[in-house]
Amino acid sequence: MKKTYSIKEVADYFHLPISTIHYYDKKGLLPFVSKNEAGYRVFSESDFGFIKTICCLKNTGMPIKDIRTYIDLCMQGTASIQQRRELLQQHKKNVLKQQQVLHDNLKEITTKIQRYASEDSVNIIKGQIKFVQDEKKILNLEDPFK
Amino acid sequence: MKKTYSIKEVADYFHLPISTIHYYDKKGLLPFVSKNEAGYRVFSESDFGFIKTICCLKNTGMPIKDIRTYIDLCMQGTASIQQRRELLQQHKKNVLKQQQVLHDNLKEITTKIQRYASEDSVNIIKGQIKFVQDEKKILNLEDPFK
DNA sequence: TTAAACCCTAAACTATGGTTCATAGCAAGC
DNA sequence: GCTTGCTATGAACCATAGTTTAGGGTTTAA
Repeated sequence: MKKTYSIKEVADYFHLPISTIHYYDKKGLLPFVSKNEAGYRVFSESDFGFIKTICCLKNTGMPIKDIRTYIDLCMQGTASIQQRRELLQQHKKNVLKQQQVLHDNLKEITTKIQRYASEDSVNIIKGQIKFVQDEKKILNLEDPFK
Repeated sequence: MKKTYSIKEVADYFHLPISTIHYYDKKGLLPFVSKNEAGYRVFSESDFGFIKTICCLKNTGMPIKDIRTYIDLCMQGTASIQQRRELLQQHKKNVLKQQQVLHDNLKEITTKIQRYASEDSVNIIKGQIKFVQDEKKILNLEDPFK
């Protein structure tokens, strides 16, 4: 027997506050959700699929506006397949760029941590401070290390 | 001969608007930057190192407040090495989590793109739509595909 | 049958990370 | 000396993504 779900069940499942689901609905992200006679939202299994996609796009940094565009395309049926593909391909490029940025900057962070964790961290940092102080002195600028 | 740099030169170098540098300064991220008699900010080479770090933390999603904490620790000299390491180690965990999230969701996006790009995309999508429509019908809910 | 738990909307509010504007002081070239 | 361009500050403004509040219906279980 097919079941329906309340907003609370959906919220718990996706670890989203109910208020966020309200917000997404207001922003047009949930046009597929029905309401009962009392005006309560009624979610079906297939709605979970859509919402999972919404979370996927949100988790990869797509703005609400663009998610809405994608969902709107989905509701237009097969005619929008091409556009959906283009939208996701562009988004995939963005995600790959994000990965690159994270990767590159993670290296720097790791390097710094290693410096701080090294045996000789105090001397390394002292050296850095001295470098800054010498440079500032030569340029007649304030010593930022008081 | 050591050189100094104007805010515009720094902005161009880091691809940041001048207004953002003002904003960062106001938020306490640039305590190491001096000013000349006219009140103009004067940047030295070593300031570029600090700003590079700020960008690195910003690019990996660290909030301004936490970047400020880190910079403040840096200005305290060698006494704060332990705290700096802990702060960066925690941040590194966050970055790794972000990478995980991007990785997992990218897989889903790629799958969808492949579906849309497939020979048989129209039939696949038709099948999905039919599944939704059947389910909604059984549950006596509106058909979201008009 | 009534309290507790749940759901609704609209509107106001919040947080974050800036950007823009108004006003004005400095600097460089002609 | 004057215009153009760079810089400064403070305050107002903006976009994004929600969260909270107020006021009011609904459902359920004892």
